[in-house]
Amino acid sequence: MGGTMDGTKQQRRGNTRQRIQDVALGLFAEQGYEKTSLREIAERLDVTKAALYYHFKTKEEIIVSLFEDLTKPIEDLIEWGRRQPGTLETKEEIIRRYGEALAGAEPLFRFMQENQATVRELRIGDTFKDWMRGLRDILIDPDAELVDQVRSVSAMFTLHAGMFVMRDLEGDSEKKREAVLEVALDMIRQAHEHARHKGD
Amino acid sequence: MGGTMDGTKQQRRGNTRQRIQDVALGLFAEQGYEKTSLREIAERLDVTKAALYYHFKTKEEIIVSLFEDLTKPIEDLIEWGRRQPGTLETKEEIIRRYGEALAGAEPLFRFMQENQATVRELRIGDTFKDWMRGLRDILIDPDAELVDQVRSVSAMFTLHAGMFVMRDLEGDSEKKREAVLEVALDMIRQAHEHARHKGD
Amino acid sequence: MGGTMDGTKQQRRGNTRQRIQDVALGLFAEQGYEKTSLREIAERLDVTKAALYYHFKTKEEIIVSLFEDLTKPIEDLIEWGRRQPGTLETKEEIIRRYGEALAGAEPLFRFMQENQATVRELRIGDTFKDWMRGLRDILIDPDAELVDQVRSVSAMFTLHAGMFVMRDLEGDSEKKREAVLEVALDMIRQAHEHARHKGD
Amino acid sequence: MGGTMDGTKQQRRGNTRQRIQDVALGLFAEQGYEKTSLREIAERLDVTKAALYYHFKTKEEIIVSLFEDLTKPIEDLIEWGRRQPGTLETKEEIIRRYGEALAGAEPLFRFMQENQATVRELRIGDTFKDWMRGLRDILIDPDAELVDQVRSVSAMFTLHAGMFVMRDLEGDSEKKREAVLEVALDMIRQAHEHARHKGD
DNA sequence: GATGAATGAGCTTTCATTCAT
DNA sequence: TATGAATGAAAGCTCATTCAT
Repeated sequence: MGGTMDGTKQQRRGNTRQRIQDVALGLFAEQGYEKTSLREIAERLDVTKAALYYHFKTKEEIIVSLFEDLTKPIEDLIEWGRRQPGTLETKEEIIRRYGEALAGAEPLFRFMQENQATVRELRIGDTFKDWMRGLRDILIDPDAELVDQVRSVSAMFTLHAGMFVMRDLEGDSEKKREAVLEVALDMIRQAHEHARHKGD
Repeated sequence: MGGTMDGTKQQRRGNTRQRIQDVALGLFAEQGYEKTSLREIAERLDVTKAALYYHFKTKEEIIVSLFEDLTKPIEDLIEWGRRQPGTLETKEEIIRRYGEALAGAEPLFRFMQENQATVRELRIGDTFKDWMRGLRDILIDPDAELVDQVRSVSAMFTLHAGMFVMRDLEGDSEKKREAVLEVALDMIRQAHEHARHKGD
Repeated sequence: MGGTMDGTKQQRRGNTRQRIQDVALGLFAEQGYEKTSLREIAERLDVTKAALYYHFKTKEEIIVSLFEDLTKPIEDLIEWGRRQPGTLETKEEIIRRYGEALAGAEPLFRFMQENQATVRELRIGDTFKDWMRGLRDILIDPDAELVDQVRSVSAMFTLHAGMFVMRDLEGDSEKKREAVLEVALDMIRQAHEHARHKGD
Repeated sequence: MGGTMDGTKQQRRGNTRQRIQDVALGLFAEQGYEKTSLREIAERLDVTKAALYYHFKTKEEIIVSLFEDLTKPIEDLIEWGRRQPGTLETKEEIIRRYGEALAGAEPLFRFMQENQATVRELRIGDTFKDWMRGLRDILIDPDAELVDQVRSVSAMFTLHAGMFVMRDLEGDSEKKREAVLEVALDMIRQAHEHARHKGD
């Protein structure tokens, strides 16, 4: 037994916390937050429920921790965006990087998308709203036509939609990603274009 | 008006089923399906839980019944759409009427949007997916460029997004509705336009 | 109207009551008393639960009424037996007629056999015990050897067992009945025989 | 005994599962399965209902576990019987040991006898039937007269009856047991004897 | 004779959480 | 680091019963 060749036991040490997060996120995304019980998570990890409580104070903390670990890119993005000038280039970059951020933590965002009612009641609910507002404020010219404001918001949502709905659109997954990005960029450009003319 | 203020008791008789649906939908939309207990619904109606079970066999049946009662317009729309030629006019009409249908049963659709994980597990989950596919098939030219397919789907989603997110965009609510519709129509037109040129 | 025989009205009256009894007994025997709900009975009759309450004051009353309607033969038998001399002929006749009585109301006795725990708590529980004791006292000579007392009781039980277990013994049903009776009679004869010798 | 008055609390640890089984069996046998609620069991043990669920997944599992723990002797007996020659000695031994097995787990068998309707619906229902058939097949000569087949089955039932009904036959309990066994053995001998003569 | 609507009590089961070890 | 044992609260649901109509 000693300790040679890593044996499952050895390797696990120290990353149980991570494993909990992984399994939990998988289940949350698949079945929803409320329908996923701690018993289920524990069983899948082959530990006891009590073990989860060693690593996380509450069930909510598990999802919050995932949130905190996985959403840094988005926070950074907003931070960055705020300091840039309101040019088209900035907006395009925001869209591009937001798309990447979404793709980089797909399960979490799928979870958030499909459990909005739950997320809203959670501690993270407000954070989420703050993002959306932050991004919106960067993308939107406050004195733009209403239609163009909608267009900007819709560009963001196109990226969201892209993650889920496009799944049952046939075609190469990478190409679809590009197409989605293309459409979103296009919308942001249209919105920007109009605003310029108006400003002339 | 006959009986003036009518006294709550009198009016209740005979429409309890409806009242249950109303209250339930309100709570489901507000807090989510799982977080809303039958006790809560019953309390708000000042009846016992058992009374709910006189009118509905299960909790799920309550939401299913709402679904069945409120989604006829959408089903009709798809039915109608299928029989029309794939012209731009058809597509525009679909978008317009879909927007109306969403607006006409806002709480239900908000519920569905925000409880997707739940809805998916419910009996109605598949119906919902079938819609989306039905609409998509009507709006999309199967041999259109991927980008334009995305554009069509995104037009639909713009309408969805319109219901919820725009809420914290400032401005007159009627005008916002129009703006959302405008954007959605615009997208569908662009998608259609490209397809035409390609066909030339 | 008056009272001529049968006018539809007349016939119906007391007919629903009967139908309830029939259906109830069928279900009680099949699934047990507790597992059979009034809803189920009502549904099978295509009436409402409330209708059952027009005919019977409680659920228990349904089973009690069946009991009262179907067990007269047994009560008569005991009554009769008590007044006879303790001869072998009397005992044989008791066994014979008891067998017939069981066969004549099979579902009820099957119900009682398979729901003893329930029956015991019901109002009829004691009546049932009283029978058994009544029959026993007729069949048993109080100063007989213990072994022969057992034999007598066992003769009775052979008849009971005959109703249920023999079901999966192959063979013509009528012949099986005869065989069971034969065995029971044989036992009672043996018991009686010994007692006689002892008495010599 | 070591710790004097032992304090209820101390002793409990580690054997809760057993205590649940004991109390449950007692109540099931006394009042029937359906009429015994988990609340009642829990209260009598001075634990919460949830504690029961820590030890057993469902109410049914409690009775099933009892069944599994207490019926090994019977299964062994059948196993053994199947491998013996169909001599009278074998049959006598079966009767003798079956009687012992019944006596060794009286409450369980009383429960099964008095809750047949319930047991039939439970997971264990079939097992029970299989026994009866197994024993029957060992005791019965397939080409024996019907009357003797009945006699064999009835011998088994005499043992069953012995457990319950004899209770209100007066006399020393040990002597009654012997008498019951005697009668059962006698029946099996008669059945065997006839078969032999027929075979001559 | 029967229904429609409702109730009160209770049931089995599940859940997040705690804590001594 | 974890487990074993347990809890308190609540959930969805069913049942026998009632009563005005």
